[in-house]
Amino acid sequence: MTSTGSQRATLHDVARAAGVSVSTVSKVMNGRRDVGPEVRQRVTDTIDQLGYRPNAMARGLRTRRSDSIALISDDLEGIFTSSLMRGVENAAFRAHVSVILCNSYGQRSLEEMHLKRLVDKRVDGLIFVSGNRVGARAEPAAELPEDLPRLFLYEYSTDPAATSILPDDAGGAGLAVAHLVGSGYERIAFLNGPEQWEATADRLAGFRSALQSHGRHADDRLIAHSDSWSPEEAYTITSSLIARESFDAIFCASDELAMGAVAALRDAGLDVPTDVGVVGFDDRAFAAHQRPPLSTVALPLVEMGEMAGSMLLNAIEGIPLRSGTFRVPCSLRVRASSARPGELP
Amino acid sequence: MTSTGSQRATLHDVARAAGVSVSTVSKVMNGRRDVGPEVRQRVTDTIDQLGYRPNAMARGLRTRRSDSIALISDDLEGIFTSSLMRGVENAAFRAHVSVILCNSYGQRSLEEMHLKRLVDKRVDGLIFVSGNRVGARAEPAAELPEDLPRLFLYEYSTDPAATSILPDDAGGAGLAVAHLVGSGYERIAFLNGPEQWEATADRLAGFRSALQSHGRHADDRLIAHSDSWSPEEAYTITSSLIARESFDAIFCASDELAMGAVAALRDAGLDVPTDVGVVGFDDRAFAAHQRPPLSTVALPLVEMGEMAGSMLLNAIEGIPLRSGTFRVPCSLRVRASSARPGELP
DNA sequence: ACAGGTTACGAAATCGTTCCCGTTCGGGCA
DNA sequence: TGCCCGAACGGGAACGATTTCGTAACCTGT
Repeated sequence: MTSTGSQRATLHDVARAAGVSVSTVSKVMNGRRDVGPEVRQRVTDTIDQLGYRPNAMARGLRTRRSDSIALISDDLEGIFTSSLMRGVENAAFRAHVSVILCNSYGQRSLEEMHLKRLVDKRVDGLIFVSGNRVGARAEPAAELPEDLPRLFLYEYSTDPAATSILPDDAGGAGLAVAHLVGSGYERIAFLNGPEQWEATADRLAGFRSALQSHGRHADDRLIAHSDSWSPEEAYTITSSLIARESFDAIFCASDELAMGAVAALRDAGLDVPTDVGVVGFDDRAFAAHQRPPLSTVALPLVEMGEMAGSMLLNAIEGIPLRSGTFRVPCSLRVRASSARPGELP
Repeated sequence: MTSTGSQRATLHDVARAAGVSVSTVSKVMNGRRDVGPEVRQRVTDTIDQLGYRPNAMARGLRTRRSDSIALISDDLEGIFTSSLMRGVENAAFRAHVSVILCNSYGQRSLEEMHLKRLVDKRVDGLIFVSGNRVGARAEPAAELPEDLPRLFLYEYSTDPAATSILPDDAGGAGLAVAHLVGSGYERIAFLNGPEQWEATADRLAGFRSALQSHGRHADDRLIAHSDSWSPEEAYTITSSLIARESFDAIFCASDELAMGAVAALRDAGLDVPTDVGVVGFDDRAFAAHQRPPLSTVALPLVEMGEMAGSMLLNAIEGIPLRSGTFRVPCSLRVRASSARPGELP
């Protein structure tokens, strides 16, 4: 039952009502062994009789902890941001920590204002998330307390002392190659994305090494790259690739590129997946609704967020944050675009 | 310059360093008129000499305010959620208030746990956001302090005392109709969405009344509705509509439906926009990249979020929250799919 | 010179916890 | 019996701000 009074009950109120001291109630609340069973019972009874709930600000003032972390995003509306956020929120929720959301629009000045306020609020940790924005970043800002744990989520940092969490792009490309090889495709082309994205180099490397580990050599003539992520450019490039080379599968560094590639193949009279198998990357929402439904490498966004959250929370508990980049494995979503008929069991 | 000490400076430190009392420093920080110019100067000097920043928890303990609001979402990854969030964050940032993010997954129990913690944290207000989820909701939960301001963002509430913010769906439909009529289209069809969505009734009503206000009558045979938002179903329905009726424009209650409609028209040998003009709804990211680029009614998501934020913040400042539903006007994005050749100036 | 009114500043209570100690009490043990 | 020790509980000082109120000092007009 809730309290009858208009004001919320405090520790003092509970103490008086239970006929004990404030310290004792506090001990009960924090589960200390320092209090006898019958007193403990009486206190817990009056606690939920008065509907007592601790005041987090008073507690935080004393303990110098706010039980909250901040998520600072360059772009709240970025396509990957919300899933990353969900992961972080999950981890934080489990640990009874709340997440403060900040949008910096990629502007240093806004970020600094946010950081100032966050420090004032005594947040226990910081996560910087960009969601694969192009371009690295240096240390976020000065003025941050030395011991305030922080890490980078889907964001490349030049600082070797920083901790950052990234998808295993190379491994993801490997999954795609393994799948295509296993499905019986012989000559696999690769349509990569713009070079200024950090991920593209990794995906290319993963593509190459996976081919080699399957006993094939990567034919450079089958490797193309687009200067943008647009399906239109992918269409153009794929069309000329079709005219120039022969291949029976194409792995694209994004689902958008794959869309363009599929369109080009269709317009060239080639059937997907019978003539050419196609695998994309990212597992965007539309991938499943393409025709044919697009096989793709799914980014472990929620897992990355959860990992970031729990690593940060561990750091807050005292386990030091290991620096370096942590790669979270991607997974493969096999759909019709890479399902060669007759290859199914 | 920042402080040399390892610990952050407190009000007390500043007071001692400036040779004044704690109260005086506090007054300077809060811009009270109660302090003389030369003392004020000395205090401000030592403040930024020591790099003093107020402790938000101590302040909040005293003032009973946390300068933070909570955003409780049913679905963080919902297609509209991130833009709504951005709007809220904008408004909050301007007011020096931070936003706590909560994901309830639409589960009552999780929501209640969040609310408990938020009340403990003494958040100053609550925004419940669903992003056009189907189905209304009653009062969020008991146990919330009476005077804690709250409102519903893109969420329908059955409670007449509640405050909710919604897009002006009817008006948006009106914009589409006015545009199509103004572009010279004669017989305008309407492809509506599933009936259990609250918005669909409004969009239909807006469609009807707009037609009437342009001196046309809504032909019921030209009004169809799909049981899902899928382009596939839209394709089917549009195809049969083409076979059954004649029309030279079709307004669709979502961009996905419009995608299906465009595909059906094309497969029927009809050109968009020459033979049939198409206008969608929502202004999803892909709308601009369709061929032809899709005209659509844009939802005022960021504005809705900003409105929610500033209304809530006003409520926190004491201006009472007016109950009822507030409709934020949509806007029209005219693109090629509704540009009849020869109608341009 | 004196009543009355500003102005500028400080003392101290308060917000609601946590946590370090101190005290009391009862029992085990030589 | 005397001594020591652990268990159980309370006192009270922080934590770092805000805010009320008190009080000097100074002005102002007659």
